[in-house]
Amino acid sequence: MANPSRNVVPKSGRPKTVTLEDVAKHAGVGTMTASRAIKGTGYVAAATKEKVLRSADALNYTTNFAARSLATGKTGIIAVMCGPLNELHHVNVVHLLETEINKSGYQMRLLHTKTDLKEIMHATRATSADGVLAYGVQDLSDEFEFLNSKLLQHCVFIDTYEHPGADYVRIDLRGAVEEAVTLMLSSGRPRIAYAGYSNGVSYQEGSAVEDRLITFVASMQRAGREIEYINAWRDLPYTGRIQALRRYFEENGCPGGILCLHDEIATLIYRALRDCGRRIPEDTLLVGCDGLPFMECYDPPLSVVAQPMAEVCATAWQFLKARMADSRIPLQQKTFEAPLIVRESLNFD
DNA sequence: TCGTCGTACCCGACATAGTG
DNA sequence: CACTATGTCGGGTACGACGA
Repeated sequence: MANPSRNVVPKSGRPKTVTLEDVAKHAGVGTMTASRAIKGTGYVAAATKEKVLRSADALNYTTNFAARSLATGKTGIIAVMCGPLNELHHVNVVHLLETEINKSGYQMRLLHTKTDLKEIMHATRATSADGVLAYGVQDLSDEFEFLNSKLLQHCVFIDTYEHPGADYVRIDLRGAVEEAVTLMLSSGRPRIAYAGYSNGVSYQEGSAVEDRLITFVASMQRAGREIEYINAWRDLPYTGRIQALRRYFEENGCPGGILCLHDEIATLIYRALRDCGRRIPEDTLLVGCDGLPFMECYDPPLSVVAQPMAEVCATAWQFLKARMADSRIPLQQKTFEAPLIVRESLNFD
């Protein structure tokens, strides 16, 4: 009994596309044979395959991915979640992830940052993603286990925070931050400050994103030094941030060392310090975090705490691929120790 | 037995026909 | 008009038939 849907007159107004069935008819084979020939899977005689491919070429046939995803339940789409793209470290991670994802023949779909797992679930379902790579969506692990069973897509977290019940790739910057602070202390810098995007009290709450700050505070306290916190004014435009930082330095003087939450903050401070006539690194040693590629272009170069982000992103993608292939495999969790990179031309002896 | 190929049916969202 | 049932879209899978 033939499927009645097979002998359907196309709806008026809808453009007639070349389907697999058209190719099969043209080649004189069944649709399944045409499918196997085009996909290159299963048993198809070489001559038959050649015939099908010639027909597909003659009819200008391309696979309908919507139909394929309907049949397989796979879309070939990977959702990437990260923070706002007006922050460069997010752009860098998105670029690295997209490179990895595309190499494997998948497409990336970018989702806006959500801090609520339920929203991730809704968003990923709406985009029909096969899997999710979530960068810097800390504070979600508590609800993750509860919601994991309802999460249709597989998810790998990329974070500075551990997600105990989930696959994750963690970046541990604490050792590098401690080393950077030690470096600044040993070089005899009178004032050493931390620059971040909050009001300076978040470290007291053990905020995950600011583990750099927690480490900074601990290192400074051990050395008996005072904590100075500089707000980089996340909500202002770039010029406004630079002006605000310049005002801060004019009113309070410039610290001899500044550890920055991100490279982006380091560039803003670099500019504000230069405007104030400070030399870097002679007068102020600047330390950024992220290891963004463009930081190498600064002259004189900044001292940078570099995250091995390319390797982190590649590992996260490998984890997700393994999870998509077999959801029953044990949890995949890896921590990367970020090294402190000191530019060769830095000389503060 | 193995290589090759075909039929029936499925997937999910939306459109459309049928019924009260 | 509101609601329900069925059709539609295209490609993949399960299963089985066929011939050498």
